[in-house]
Amino acid sequence: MVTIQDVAKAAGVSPMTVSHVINEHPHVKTATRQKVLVAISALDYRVNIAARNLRTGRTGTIGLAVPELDRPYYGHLAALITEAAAEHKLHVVVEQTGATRESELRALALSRNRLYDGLILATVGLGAADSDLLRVDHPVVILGERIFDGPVDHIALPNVDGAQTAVTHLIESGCRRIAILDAAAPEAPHPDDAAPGERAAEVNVSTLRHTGYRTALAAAGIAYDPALVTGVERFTMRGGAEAATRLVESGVPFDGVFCVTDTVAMGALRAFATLGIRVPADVKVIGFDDVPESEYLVPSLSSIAPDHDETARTAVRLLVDRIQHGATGRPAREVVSGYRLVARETTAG
Amino acid sequence: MVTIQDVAKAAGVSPMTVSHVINEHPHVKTATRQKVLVAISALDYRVNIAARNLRTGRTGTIGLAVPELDRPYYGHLAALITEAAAEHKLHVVVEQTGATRESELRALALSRNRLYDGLILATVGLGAADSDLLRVDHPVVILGERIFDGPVDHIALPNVDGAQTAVTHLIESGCRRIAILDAAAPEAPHPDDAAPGERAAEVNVSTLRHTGYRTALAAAGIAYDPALVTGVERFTMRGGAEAATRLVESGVPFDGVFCVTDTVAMGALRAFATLGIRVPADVKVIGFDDVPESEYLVPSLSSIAPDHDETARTAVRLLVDRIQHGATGRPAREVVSGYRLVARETTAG
DNA sequence: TTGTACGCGTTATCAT
DNA sequence: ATGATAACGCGTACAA
Repeated sequence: MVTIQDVAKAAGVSPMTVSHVINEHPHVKTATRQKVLVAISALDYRVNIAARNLRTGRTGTIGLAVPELDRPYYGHLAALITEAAAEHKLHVVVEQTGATRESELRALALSRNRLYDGLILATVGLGAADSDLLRVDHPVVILGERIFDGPVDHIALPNVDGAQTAVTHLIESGCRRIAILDAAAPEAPHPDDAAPGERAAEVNVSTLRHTGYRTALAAAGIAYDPALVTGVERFTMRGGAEAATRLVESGVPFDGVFCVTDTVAMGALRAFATLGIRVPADVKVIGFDDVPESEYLVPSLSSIAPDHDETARTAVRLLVDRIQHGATGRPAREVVSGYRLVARETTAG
Repeated sequence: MVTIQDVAKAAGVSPMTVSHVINEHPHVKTATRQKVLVAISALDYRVNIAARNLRTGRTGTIGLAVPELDRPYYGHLAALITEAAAEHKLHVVVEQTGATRESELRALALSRNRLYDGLILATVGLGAADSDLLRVDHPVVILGERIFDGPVDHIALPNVDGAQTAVTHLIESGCRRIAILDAAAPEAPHPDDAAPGERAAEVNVSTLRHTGYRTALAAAGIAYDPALVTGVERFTMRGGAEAATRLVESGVPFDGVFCVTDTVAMGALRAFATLGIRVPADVKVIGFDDVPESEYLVPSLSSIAPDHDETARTAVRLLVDRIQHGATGRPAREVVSGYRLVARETTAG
């Protein structure tokens, strides 16, 4: 391996001068710089990043940990964050955690994080109960559901409001018996029914969106019917298709479905097509996330579109701030990203 | 920052002993190990990965560079490679290159690569003309189109054969006027029309699949009609929708479409739906890649399914081999992954 | 079984 | 404008 010393020797200068050239420090005579550059390319020298990182304590790289890379939502997010980070001259590398609480905590605690100036953790498994575990001493921004009063910076999706808007849209489109496809067990309690202590442990994407669902029904004077709640094993297309099939086979009449994510909705749409249920004629469907695919489905999928672009930019901005001003100085901030309803064919009149 | 020395002091041992404990070396008395472990957790010590990497010259991590993370194909690939690498106890981090030849070369040459024991580069922009640039001294495996006699290990997709199989399937399904949606300019020449020298520079996913298309037509005695060739600006859903729309508006009659990727096909399906063209009744459609979404579309998309799982495993295996036995020792190997035709609703009788 | 000494390749500090 | 020296934190060889 060719080192900076080899280059220095070849160019007849000191390693320090080579370093100056590499890092584009101003005070190097042009002639010297040339000599060094020639030596560098002659020897095909590459800086050793590990050594540089060790010395500087910085890497210029931030990590993005997502539960699963093969879900459109996270792929889209990764692309946007990569762009946003580039504006701060930061590299992004993405890791897959695996969608369990344990694996997310592992990602958080991993010593690998030393290789990143900061970490953006997209989480599905973590809840308010994990607050203590989130107390880490390096810059971290959590992206996901709402963890109130968490110890780290946090960007929440507009889960409750968004879900409420989605379901209200179904109601305004004429639906009265609205099913919901969301996380299977444990049965999500309505906040009003649970003690504060219990509730805390239950806060996740699914329960929050479930809350929005109930709120919308209540506001419209529609009774909540547990028979319309169908559990989805995993938030995948397959999970959505299976849940939708179970819903239909249960025989419970329904004229609208709110799906906890667009990916689940894609599965549900497929199942309805297979079962001969027409969308939107027989049943209207709406999802959440507005992944790029939704616009191109047939029928195109109505959805709640969080402002992904703003979310990505904010996440990077918060992280950069922590990187520059210390991970533990200021109190944690929480931001809820904006959203809008995107009405498409699956909820058309 | 708490170092290994701090731990040693706290535990009343030498840094060496702490190191042994961390790396689970056998010859440490249980009592000593306990003391050390207590000190580690008391001080919340984490090893400094940068220092370890510098010292060992290994990172236990491989990089995966993909053109765009928000395309289902690459998300899926990333997930599979992450799994395959885990079996070799290797971590995977994913980077987005940006889908241009320059950015892919940059990813290849990047000094960041020193942080990886090896790199898997999924490429779309590189061609045989870049052979020289691919001569790098660290372990690399290229994933993508076929670059004959390249200097690095290389896993090719079954582009020509797969495309031929797809188009033959359309023909057997009754299609006679089969359009193709593939890369826009430059006009892809049929191999027979081009001098060998020219051809070399033109080898990419699109031209290879185009070749398979022409081969299938020729085998069936169907004349090649340039009017049926429609250029796609980018291999995205939008690109597919726009190209399909142009095709329809051109007025050229057609009864089948071969799309260069499933993502392009998704866009085309959407455009046909908007234009009132029924699939498969009026037009049959087939894609390439068999992304997870294809199975769930309405109508579900027929496709050529490369053996993604095997591809991922092979890529990792080749890379691990290079890591263990040197990047430049043996000659480069080329593997073409297997595939199968998946006939679904878009080509149903 | 544990400790000492040193090197990995780079950059910061300070001096020249 | 350039260079000498000393870290950065860890792991390995070897000694004790």
